[in-house]
Amino acid sequence: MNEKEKQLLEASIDLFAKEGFWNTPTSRIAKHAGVATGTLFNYFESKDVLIDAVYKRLKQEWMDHIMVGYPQNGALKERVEHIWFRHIDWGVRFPVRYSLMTQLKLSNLVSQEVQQSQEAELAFAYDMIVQGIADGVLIDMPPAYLGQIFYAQLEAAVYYATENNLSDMPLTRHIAQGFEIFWRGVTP
Amino acid sequence: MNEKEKQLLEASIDLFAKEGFWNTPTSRIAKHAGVATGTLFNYFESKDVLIDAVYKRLKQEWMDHIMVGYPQNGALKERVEHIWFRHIDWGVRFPVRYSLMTQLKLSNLVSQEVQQSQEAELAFAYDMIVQGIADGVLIDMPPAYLGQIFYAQLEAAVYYATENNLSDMPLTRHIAQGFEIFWRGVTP
Amino acid sequence: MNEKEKQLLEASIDLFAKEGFWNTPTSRIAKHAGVATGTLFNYFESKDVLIDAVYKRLKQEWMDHIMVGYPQNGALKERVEHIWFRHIDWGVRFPVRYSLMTQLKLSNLVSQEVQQSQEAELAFAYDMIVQGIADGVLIDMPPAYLGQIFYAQLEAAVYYATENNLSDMPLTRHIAQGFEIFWRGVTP
Amino acid sequence: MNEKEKQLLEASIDLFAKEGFWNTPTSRIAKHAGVATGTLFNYFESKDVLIDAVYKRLKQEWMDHIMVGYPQNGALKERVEHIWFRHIDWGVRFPVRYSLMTQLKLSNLVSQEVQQSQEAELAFAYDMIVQGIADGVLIDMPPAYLGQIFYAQLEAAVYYATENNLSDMPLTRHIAQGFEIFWRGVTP
DNA sequence: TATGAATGAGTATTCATTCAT
DNA sequence: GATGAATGAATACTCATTCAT
Repeated sequence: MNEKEKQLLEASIDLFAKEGFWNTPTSRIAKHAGVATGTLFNYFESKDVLIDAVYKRLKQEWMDHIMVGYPQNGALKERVEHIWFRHIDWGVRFPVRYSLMTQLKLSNLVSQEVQQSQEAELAFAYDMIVQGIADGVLIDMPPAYLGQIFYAQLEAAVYYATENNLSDMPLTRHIAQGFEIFWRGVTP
Repeated sequence: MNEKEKQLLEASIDLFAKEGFWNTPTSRIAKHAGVATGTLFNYFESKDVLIDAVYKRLKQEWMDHIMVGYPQNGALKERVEHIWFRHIDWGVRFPVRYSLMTQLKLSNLVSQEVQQSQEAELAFAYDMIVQGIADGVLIDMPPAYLGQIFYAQLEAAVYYATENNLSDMPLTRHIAQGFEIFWRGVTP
Repeated sequence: MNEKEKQLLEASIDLFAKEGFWNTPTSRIAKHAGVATGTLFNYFESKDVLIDAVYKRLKQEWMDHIMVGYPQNGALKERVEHIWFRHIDWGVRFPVRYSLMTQLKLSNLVSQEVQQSQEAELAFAYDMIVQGIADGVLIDMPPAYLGQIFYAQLEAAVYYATENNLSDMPLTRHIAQGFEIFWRGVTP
Repeated sequence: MNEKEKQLLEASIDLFAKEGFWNTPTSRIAKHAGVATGTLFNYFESKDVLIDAVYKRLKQEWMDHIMVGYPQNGALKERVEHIWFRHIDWGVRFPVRYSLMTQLKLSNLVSQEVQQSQEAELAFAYDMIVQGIADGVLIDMPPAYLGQIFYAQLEAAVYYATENNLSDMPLTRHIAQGFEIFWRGVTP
């Protein structure tokens, strides 16, 4: 990726998070990135496309962070626990990016197209759940719903941790307890 | 409340949900409500104030709906189950209003002032959790976090139900199962 | 004149002076006068007409003040001196009204019609000058110009007195000196 | 100064003079200047700033015109006479600009800031008066008042000349006579 | 006559996007 | 590619005036 393109994305993340999407003119993004206003449109056809790109970048970073050390062949619980931990870790380390990603997901500013392509990358999670149910490790319920619950509890965990500025031991305990609650709920 | 005021709020809900806040000019709201552009500002000082009013109205409707038949003197589980049921019921019956309320809550378009005054009304829920923990009915954890988890799972439940157009029996089962998962997680 | 009409004029003077013509909505004038917005238009066809009326009222008050004790049969110098004194007296006593009248005169907000009708009342001054020149008491110059100079010096005198908050003795001396300068200039 | 900026100022002068400040929308100024509405705001942050700029430009032109051939080392009377002549010359040659500058000065539309910075440039005139009094050439009176009288008589002279469309000889005589009246009044 | 809610044309200002250099 | 001045449609809000009660 071109250096200027990266700068523009970084500037967008910075300003979107600070001021919101609608209070951040493209001209300010360009200036903050150290390029001319026109230059932005050499890299991103429109503001909408830029927003899509920001979303894709954040989602990618998140995915990459989650996948570090993923125990591909571990037991189901192990794998789920890994995602649980890495997700919260990312959310707590990069609260700005995390919050921006969350906003974007709910904002319908991201094009249908990009939204769906990102969801496709989560197919493996869906399969994992299906398998877990088949194996009797997870209770019998719609996999999509279970996924939803999983994600909802993760969000609650990150929100609480960020809001209360947890760190180190309290954070570790919080993560473990949150997972315990989740796991107890979805296993027979 | 004045008839025109109601029309304006209803038009706002309609259009905000359909098009988003930033794609809905006040002029279109007024026209949709069948009044002149200036009239809107006779009732709401500014667009921001209008948004606040929409939020308050939705929150009130939600609260009213939840409180119908609330078993003030029932056991903890009974009370929580009631809220669980009524919340999902509202979300499924009024998906537009539900989604709008959710968006608004996360959007920071609602003034600090209104946001807080609304949160105050939920104090009773917080007290309920604290009591539950003291009584040993709920596991020992930060009440705020438990509240967060509760709400997160409710959102997941509504989202799944709405997305999949559940009704009648499947819906009843879904609600019951969702509550079961939650309850198993947070009780010893 | 109706009581309400008077209140409206008074309110207009008050607010116009404080905020300017363009920053004073008719609705605020009405409220300040203690009547409904619509009532204003029962007395004054439009805002323009109201402004005309304000101007006429101020001009009338000014005229009345000047004419108190006017030495109809005195010598020219005596009569001019009288006007000199009474004008400054009015300007210093009612600075708000004075400043408003001055603004209005230069603003072209007053209709041509009213402007002219007011000037007509000053015909006597013009005649006085003509007579003075004919009698050789005043130097030979266009009477209109001489009138202009007279008024210009009066304005300078009021402006200086108001700006420097003169009172009593200093004011008396200032008035006398100003007149002296004027008189020395226009007499042979 | 940029070409477009000049056009915008010229258009503003034109329209402000013809229609007044409040009857001249920025959009009409832009169109009259042959640029897009947005362009105006590339050069002037707001309408207020534009008005300030118009005032500064007029004041500068006036100053420049007055200072042409100023007899820096001439006698007091000579210097005052020069200003007298050049001021009236400017007023008669550019009646639109003259009237606009006058309106602006009294309108409190010009920012405090600009108003004061312009007055500072007139300090030399004040010093001149003080010196004249000290030397016994001018009568002993408050210098500020004398300055006021000077300016007031100049305004009267320009007003009369413009109103009566004086030119050439009559104008020359008018200027000379006006100065004579002034000078006779303020010298011992 | 008095009222004040309703009206809607009018206005300053913003900002995504273009394009000549 | 890079630039940034120019563009003009879009938008929140105001306020003189009307008119049904």
